[in-house]
Amino acid sequence: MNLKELSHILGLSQTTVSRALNGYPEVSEATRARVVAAAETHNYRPNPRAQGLATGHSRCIGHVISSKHSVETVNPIFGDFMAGAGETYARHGYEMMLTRVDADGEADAYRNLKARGAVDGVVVHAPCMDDARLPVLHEIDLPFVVHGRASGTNTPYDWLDVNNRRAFHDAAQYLLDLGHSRIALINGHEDMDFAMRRRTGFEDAMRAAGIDIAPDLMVAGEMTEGHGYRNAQRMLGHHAPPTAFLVSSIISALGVRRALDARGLRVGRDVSIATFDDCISYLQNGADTPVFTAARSSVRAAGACLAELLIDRIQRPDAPPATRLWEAEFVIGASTGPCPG
Amino acid sequence: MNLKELSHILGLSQTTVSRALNGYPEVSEATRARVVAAAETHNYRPNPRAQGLATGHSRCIGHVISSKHSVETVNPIFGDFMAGAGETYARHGYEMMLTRVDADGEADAYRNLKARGAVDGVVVHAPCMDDARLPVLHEIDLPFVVHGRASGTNTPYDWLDVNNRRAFHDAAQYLLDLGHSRIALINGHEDMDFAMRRRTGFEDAMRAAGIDIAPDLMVAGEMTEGHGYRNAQRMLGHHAPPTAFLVSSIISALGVRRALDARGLRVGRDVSIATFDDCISYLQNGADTPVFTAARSSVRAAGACLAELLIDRIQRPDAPPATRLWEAEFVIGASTGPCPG
DNA sequence: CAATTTCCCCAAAGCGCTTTGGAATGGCGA
DNA sequence: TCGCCATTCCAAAGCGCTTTGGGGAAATTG
Repeated sequence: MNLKELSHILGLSQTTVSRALNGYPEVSEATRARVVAAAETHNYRPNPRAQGLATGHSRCIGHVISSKHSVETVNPIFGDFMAGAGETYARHGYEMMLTRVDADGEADAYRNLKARGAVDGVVVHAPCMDDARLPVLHEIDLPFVVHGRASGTNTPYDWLDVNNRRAFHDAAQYLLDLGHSRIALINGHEDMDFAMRRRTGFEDAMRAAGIDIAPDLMVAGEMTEGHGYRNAQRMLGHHAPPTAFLVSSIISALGVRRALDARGLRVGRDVSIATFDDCISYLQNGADTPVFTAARSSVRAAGACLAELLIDRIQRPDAPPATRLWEAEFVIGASTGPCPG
Repeated sequence: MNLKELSHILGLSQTTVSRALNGYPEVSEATRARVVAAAETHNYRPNPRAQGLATGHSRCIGHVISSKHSVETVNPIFGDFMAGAGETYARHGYEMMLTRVDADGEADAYRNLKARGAVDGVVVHAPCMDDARLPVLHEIDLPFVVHGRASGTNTPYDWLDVNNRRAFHDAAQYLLDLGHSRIALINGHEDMDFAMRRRTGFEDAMRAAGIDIAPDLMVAGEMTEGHGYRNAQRMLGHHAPPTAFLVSSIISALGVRRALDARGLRVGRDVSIATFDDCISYLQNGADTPVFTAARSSVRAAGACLAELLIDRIQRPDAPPATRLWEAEFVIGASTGPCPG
């Protein structure tokens, strides 16, 4: 069923039917009702490609997923982020389109999406410092929002970020207050902006407490379970092992816990763990009695909010830049305790 | 830059340029080369909507993600599946489009996609018994492939599945051979086909060994970490607690491990855990020395293969149905040991 | 040499929608 | 009765591509 057929059935022109369906004022309410009813009974759906051709936009949002750090590893927060964003998109009548590219292929992917008019806007994931993608997006004039921030970029843009510096500062402070001084940092790749900010927060707290951080108690890498396990194992083998871990992801925190178990160390008594918790749906950190002491912020909510920001941006390209800085919620769980000894 | 402009620059007709670019034989190799070069230098990309309008297909694959069992929970294997599928799509020049719908909205979503001609085919996730989606897809004649199988459906269709029955039979057998008899099953939602098959495999092995399964040692639910933890905790409180757990997901297995830790039980010595392992990228189960004894099968590879099957189906709608039954690889890790006592 | 055949190329008609620029129709006051 | 607005609708021109149905020139054949 297409417009032509429908308008023929109704004995109206395509113009009128189209206008009736799209809420234009040039058509009387009586005919509009008639048209809407007919569209319903005949199960008419406008063809999005034809619509897009005529209007020039696609009602589609792009997400470019790159395998920058590792071809194999998928970001564990990806699913929840998309779930949050997806609902917002759906509510506003947008689709979402995924593109997977190899490392460094992102800029090209954006140019491609733009040249083909495939999407109306994109979400930029995991920005790094002086992120090369933002200038490209500005240059080609493709609306975008950033999940996080990119230090070093001076042209303004829309973003939503968690106050990572403060979150890690406060978490470190909490551990310090418990008497810990040998605190290890297990971070994400530090070319990513948020990881850098977390490290800064950690270092600030340590410095303020007058504590030198042993360089080999700070590590960065892909935030997998294995990353947490291997590095915790290594650090625990030190002559002066850490008494507390500050971890950038609950996934890696699980690995740290495994390393403690393997050495017969009791979490929260012998060694403490604090972590960032993105509220990944299948790894709930107990709402009532949290397993991990954590700075938490829902990545799903972030997805939903960024989607909203992007749609705003698309609809009003000249609006002033929108930014959101969310504070993480600090929850005290069973994984931390006073420094033993 | 569009076709008209490009053909004007070249002094050729749109027809010829289009044909040159799409590899039709009616154009000489000399002009083809000239056209291709010009397209390259002028950064010409055909507009996919116009292309789709003209050809009638979208070069886009749909994935409908429903929140059937829980609005909040995202399937942890989702990211890896999409990564695998996405690469195949990209290689064949397809995009992927996600649609999130509420429970029971899937059939409507498919009708919608079809009516709008938004996608050329879809991947059906998590089929259940007598799955209502398959008849709908047949009826509206939208190409599809199924990740798993749907018992009770008699019309043939394309699918890829792991031999879940055998995987769980063999895993249970392995535990039985170690002397365990009180083995608990922590399964996924049993309205999903694969969960039913796993349960059957488990029950078959137990029955063959002449062992009655205590009903309260079998549980099904959303495969989160908390699901594993809560149920293991409960079961371990029994008067006759299980000495081994057979778990449907490595995520839930993590929860079971946490429950053991909480009770001071040593994994692999006091209590054994065997699990299904989808090879989730951020939760690698140690390639060399696996943490968990597991039946493993890469969900990422499954995504890649299903994408391939779907593209085949789209290109040759009348080809005989393609099916793939993969055997899981059984790996012995540190989480299992002889039954104590 | 004329008659085909082959090789390249083109004009124009869609694909299904939106939107511009009118054109009827009817109600109203003068 | 006529003229003038509003109101309501329509024909037709795109949007950027593919594809049908030729057509002219060069190459081949009898």
